[in-house]
Amino acid sequence: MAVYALVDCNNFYVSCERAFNPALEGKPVIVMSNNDGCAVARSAEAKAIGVGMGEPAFKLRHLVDSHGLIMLSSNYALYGDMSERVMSVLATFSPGAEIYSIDECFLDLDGMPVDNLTAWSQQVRATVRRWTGIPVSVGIGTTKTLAKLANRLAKKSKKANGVLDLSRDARWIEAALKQTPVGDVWGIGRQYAALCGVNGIRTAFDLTLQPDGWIKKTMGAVGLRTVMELRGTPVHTLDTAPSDKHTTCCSRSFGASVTEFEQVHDAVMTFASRAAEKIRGEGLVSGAVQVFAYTDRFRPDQPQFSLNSMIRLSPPTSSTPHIIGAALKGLKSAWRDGYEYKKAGVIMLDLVRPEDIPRDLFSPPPESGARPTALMAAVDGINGKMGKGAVGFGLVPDDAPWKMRCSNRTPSFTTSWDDIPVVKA
DNA sequence: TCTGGGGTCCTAGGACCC
DNA sequence: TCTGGGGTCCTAGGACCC
Repeated sequence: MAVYALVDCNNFYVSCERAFNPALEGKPVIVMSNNDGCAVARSAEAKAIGVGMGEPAFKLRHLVDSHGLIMLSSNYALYGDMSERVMSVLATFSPGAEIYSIDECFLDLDGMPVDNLTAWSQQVRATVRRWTGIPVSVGIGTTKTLAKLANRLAKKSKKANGVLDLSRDARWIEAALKQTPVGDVWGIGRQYAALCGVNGIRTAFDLTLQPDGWIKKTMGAVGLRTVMELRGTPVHTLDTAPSDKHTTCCSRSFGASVTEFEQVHDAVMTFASRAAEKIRGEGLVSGAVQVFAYTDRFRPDQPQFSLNSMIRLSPPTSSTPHIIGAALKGLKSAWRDGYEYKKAGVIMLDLVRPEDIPRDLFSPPPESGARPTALMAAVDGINGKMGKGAVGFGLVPDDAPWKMRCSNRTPSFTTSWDDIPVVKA
């Protein structure tokens, strides 16, 4: 029988910040999205004073004075590094581990020589906490969806103390399903939750009682798989070797909206350059680049416009100048004056390993464009040694108006020599 | 003044072919 | 009079996830 654990870090970004700044313990703390736009992680104390997930930062400023809310800019270098540490600890507990997101990991517990999974899970929690400083919760179930559901309840219940094992007792599973609002099920988002509500389906348990035909019709094949998993039939297996990405994207909202072509041009050039670095880092080449830019959707009083353009890359490449050239060509062809642009981005499509490029009689040999050139290798090498942006193509001024706002970022404690904390005697 | 970024999968519909 | 149908490929859009 399949048994899965889902280990999920509590309030992960806030917990990372607390690991290096214990003064944040016990206080309402949030971490904001890029551009300091909205709350993406909240401490328990912040949730308690009513801070919602995704709530815009400007609506929260008053809580700084009234409740001592601490609002931090996001520090992805720190979170990425802390995530690797947590995952490497978890890997010591089970040979089968799937890193599902920056703060979640599925473990395969099938055939583990453990008779008390709750006690074992408490040991996992204690070890991760001691070795990394990050608090985690553990949910266990016979399907991934049930493990997710167990994890959510493990976090909510004081009695559970961070661990809930739903793998043994059918009555517990039923009780858990009845306690879970249908919208909190993994795979049931806003739209499907609303559809369920209209049809009188309130809990996960209600959902398991619906006929397959109705589920398939209203929530598609994906929805049906979710319900099968809720009923205890495993559909999703552990994926320990994630396959290569098919697309990758580099996009940002601008710190301030811009109207001039030159500004959007510079932003697109920067994003294209980063996107190229990213795919080289994963050993991939791209067969097409898509560029987009659009106006501020939160300003209905302003004229709205969205531009979008795709340029094929033949042969597929990861070379920065080729990719920048294509992205700018796309931007030029779709550009329209007279709008306040608020966001732009570059998407790399049709990613493949160079050796897997489909070839025909007329394809040039792969060496001529598919592999990173010596120049690209040198650029990446220098940036690896000297720091990001030491050398590059089309570098733009730091004070460009479209650049991100980020007023309250903590140091990169674990990934930058200059930022390593110093212990004072 | 101020609302994130990066992914996946599925489905419907159109173009095209025989 | 009678006006096919099945397959494939591609794209756009919509749902979901963290």
